[in-house]
Amino acid sequence: MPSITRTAPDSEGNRRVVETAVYTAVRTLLDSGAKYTEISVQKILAEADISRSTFYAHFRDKSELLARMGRSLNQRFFDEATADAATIWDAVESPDGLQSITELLAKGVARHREHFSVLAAISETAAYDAAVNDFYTSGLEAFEARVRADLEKRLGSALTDSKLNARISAQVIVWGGEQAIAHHISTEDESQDADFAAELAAIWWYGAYNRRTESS
Amino acid sequence: MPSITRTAPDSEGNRRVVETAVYTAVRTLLDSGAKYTEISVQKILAEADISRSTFYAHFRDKSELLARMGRSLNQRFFDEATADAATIWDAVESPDGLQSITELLAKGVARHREHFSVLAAISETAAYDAAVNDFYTSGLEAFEARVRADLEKRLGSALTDSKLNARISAQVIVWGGEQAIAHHISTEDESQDADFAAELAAIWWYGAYNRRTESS
DNA sequence: CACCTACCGTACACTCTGTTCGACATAGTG
DNA sequence: CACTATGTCGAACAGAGTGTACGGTAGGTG
Repeated sequence: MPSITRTAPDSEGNRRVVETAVYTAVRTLLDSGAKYTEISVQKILAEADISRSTFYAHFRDKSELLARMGRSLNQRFFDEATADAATIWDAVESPDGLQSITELLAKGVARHREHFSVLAAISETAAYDAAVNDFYTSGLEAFEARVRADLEKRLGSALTDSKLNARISAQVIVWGGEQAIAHHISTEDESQDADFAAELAAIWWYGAYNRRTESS
Repeated sequence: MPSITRTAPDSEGNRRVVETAVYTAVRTLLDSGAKYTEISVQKILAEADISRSTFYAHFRDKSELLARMGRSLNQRFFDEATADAATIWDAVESPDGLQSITELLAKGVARHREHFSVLAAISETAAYDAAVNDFYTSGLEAFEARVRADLEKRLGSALTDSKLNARISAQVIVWGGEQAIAHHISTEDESQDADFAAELAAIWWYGAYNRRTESS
């Protein structure tokens, strides 16, 4: 038999054992203050206490590892977040959507803070790695579509400035908001979260969702 | 004489020759689509056609190179931008500051687009490199201070929602705005710049500078 | 017991980094 | 013109990290 680079583990169960060990190892390293870029595969191996060959049997490289980590995180974070969005966000057409958005952002910030080290690693790596960027981008694009749809609804009902450009506004809100949240968490204390959520919500609300121009 | 690691060039003139060669080499490589992280020192040497030892006589490493490149760019970009800000921004207390901000952003976006590859490299590298991050951060913090001061002025004159938190708003505006601009440029055509500037300006204006709450 | 699955450990080829140092080219000075 | 200082070149090297290859081994299963 020709030497086929060694097969990857196939049995559902055993797969999880190694991979979660790697995930927690990376989390530990990230939480200890290292940037993902600086963390070598060697350090991950040492921390997870597995061998080099085992690692490469499971992950193609460090990028795929991070992307997979992100995906596994999203299944109980992003999905959870979109669940919130579905319930709360719908109140967006109600008169005080501002409070809805504030609550939504407060939850979002809390979750973001909880997993901050991993999310920061993803955003950091997405800047130069195509695989991670694809993953990162697709997540935000989903939000963008949602925001845009809501803005268009409000435009249709004349609930905001008729000159508002829903597509561009949605981009500003989502991509700028993401960065604003990340920066807030990395520089401010948790005690500021409520104020931050309220302030960001107000900017979104009065700046786009419910924009009242001088003339109106 | 003991071998002191080889002195760095001292004469003003000759210094510039090598360094600008390196700068243009990096710019060429960035413009050709490569991410700064992926660009090895070797490639820079080849592109600039200088030797390894010469490079390290001028720059400590790739990070310092990028930070220096950024600084040299700022002397005729950031400074220029803050000059605009000084003249136009002051109109912020006038009734239609919205138009002032729109113009300011339009110029900012244009400049950002012109030097996009380098600015993207800086933001990309700042995410994991301390030296570049210091540089990147200090630039944005200057803007943040400016925005915050303006917001506080408007608060004092009761020109916006009395409940607005100037500190947090300034952070959202500057850090979120930076990301929004970067994302816009990397995904949208130049023809969209005017609409984008208007939309971002509107969000800033109605969301913070001139926020009108329901009750007022 | 024989077999298979999945991990271990070592070894290896390769790439990149940052340093060192002798050689050389050039320009200014006495 | 000879001397000297300056700055670049080129080659060599140690060290770190990456991804691959493959033989060996423990444990569960039929």
